[in-house]
Amino acid sequence: MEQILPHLDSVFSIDCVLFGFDGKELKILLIERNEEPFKDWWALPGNIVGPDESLDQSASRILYELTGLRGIYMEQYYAFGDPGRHPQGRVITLAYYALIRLGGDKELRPISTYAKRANWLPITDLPKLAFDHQKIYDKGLEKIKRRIKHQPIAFELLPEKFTLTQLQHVYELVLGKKLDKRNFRKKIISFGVLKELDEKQKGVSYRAATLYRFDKRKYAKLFGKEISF
Amino acid sequence: MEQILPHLDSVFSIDCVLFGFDGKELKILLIERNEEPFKDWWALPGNIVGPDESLDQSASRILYELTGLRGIYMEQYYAFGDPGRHPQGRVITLAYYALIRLGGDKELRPISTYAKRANWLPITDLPKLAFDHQKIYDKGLEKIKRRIKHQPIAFELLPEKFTLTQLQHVYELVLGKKLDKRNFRKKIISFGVLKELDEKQKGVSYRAATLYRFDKRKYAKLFGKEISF
DNA sequence: ATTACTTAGTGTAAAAAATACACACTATAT
DNA sequence: ATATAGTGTGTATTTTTTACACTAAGTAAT
Repeated sequence: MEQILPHLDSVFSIDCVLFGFDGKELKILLIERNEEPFKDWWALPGNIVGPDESLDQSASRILYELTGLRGIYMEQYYAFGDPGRHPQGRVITLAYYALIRLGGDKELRPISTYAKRANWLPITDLPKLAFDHQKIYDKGLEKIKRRIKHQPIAFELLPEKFTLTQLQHVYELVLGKKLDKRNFRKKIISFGVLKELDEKQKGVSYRAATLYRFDKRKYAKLFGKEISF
Repeated sequence: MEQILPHLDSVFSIDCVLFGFDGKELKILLIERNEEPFKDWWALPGNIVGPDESLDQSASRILYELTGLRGIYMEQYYAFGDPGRHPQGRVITLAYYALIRLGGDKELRPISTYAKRANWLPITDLPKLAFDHQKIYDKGLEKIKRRIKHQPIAFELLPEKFTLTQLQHVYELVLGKKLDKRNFRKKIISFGVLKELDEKQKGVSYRAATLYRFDKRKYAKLFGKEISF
């Protein structure tokens, strides 16, 4: 976010790559700018860090203002601060990513004046982005690719109850490659962090799959033992 | 680094955890502060980011001012910005780590006024640190622990020519645990990024070990294929 | 020159993990 | 009843990881 430029020596902002999964595609939330520079371009949502906010709080606020969502998994991953990255002066920005399950309809609230609109766009077909936001996005994707191999973050993109096929789908989208079904199931179940439910998937026109839930307690017990994909 | 506090809304600084290896111990460079707050406390070296510097440049400059060294491997790893982290106002700091082979004598130059002196202290016996620098250090150590498993950063801590025992020693110090000699050698050699030299270690009062060198070309060819410890 | 000392350097067997691979089952829709 | 679409399962092979102990080589002291 780069709209406000008070005359300070440097400005410190946060930009967010919000990854969303709707059951089919991996998307990110972009806003269409209504102000110069880069008017009418798509950009990552962001904002200036407030004087009494922590960095994490600031990121959560930005997310909340755009989507109305709270309690979302977010993580800081890199600071971008090249002197030339903003045409109007020095802006250092700290990038966060967030992982969001789409499909509820509470997402996307009225948004602030510097943006015309906000949209979830599939990562397979992104427009040109303002500023150095392409670089910021690239690094964000790289980060979650790495992290999903070692930390149980895939579940953040899924509803509380999900099927193994859905889970595999998330891994495939993030990693950008197909996985073997049997081996995937064997491995993910061997981690021992999934609870199989007595419930089946509903509303499908074929054999319904068993639902699972991520078991935070079991995961906590592993105590640092890392998952490894 | 937290000494200068012009009256801006927020100050953006860089703090560095400089890891050094002298062949025996893993150490970090700390400075003893000569100014309030935290006068006489040990702190991580740092400084304010200049208006026309990139972040990486700024980190390199700080390193250079303290040690006279250039061309050192440094990497940004986390931003700390809690509103309360600095008693005199808002200071957001970006942490870098660096990996340095000690033992040359060019290290440690005359240092700036806010510090009485600078010293390499073993990480096994660190004093209390100023500000939230313990937290910054902890996170830095965690980062290099993780990174040394996947990237060839251990070589940055060693002279150009080194023995396998020395290399193993670095891994053991960073990871904080003993490794099996035969398995270590098997694995590290199987990566195919070491070049065995015709030269032997000198000046030891026992059988001299073969020297190796990290082969950047071979590593470049692996092209993303990751090492895995 | 013998001996004591210290670190270098090496192989194998067993266990565990990763991979490749194909078909029968079940629910729904027509 | 039949077609359809996705669910769910096992095994054999290869690769990787682990555990483990002795001989070789050089230096220093006598």
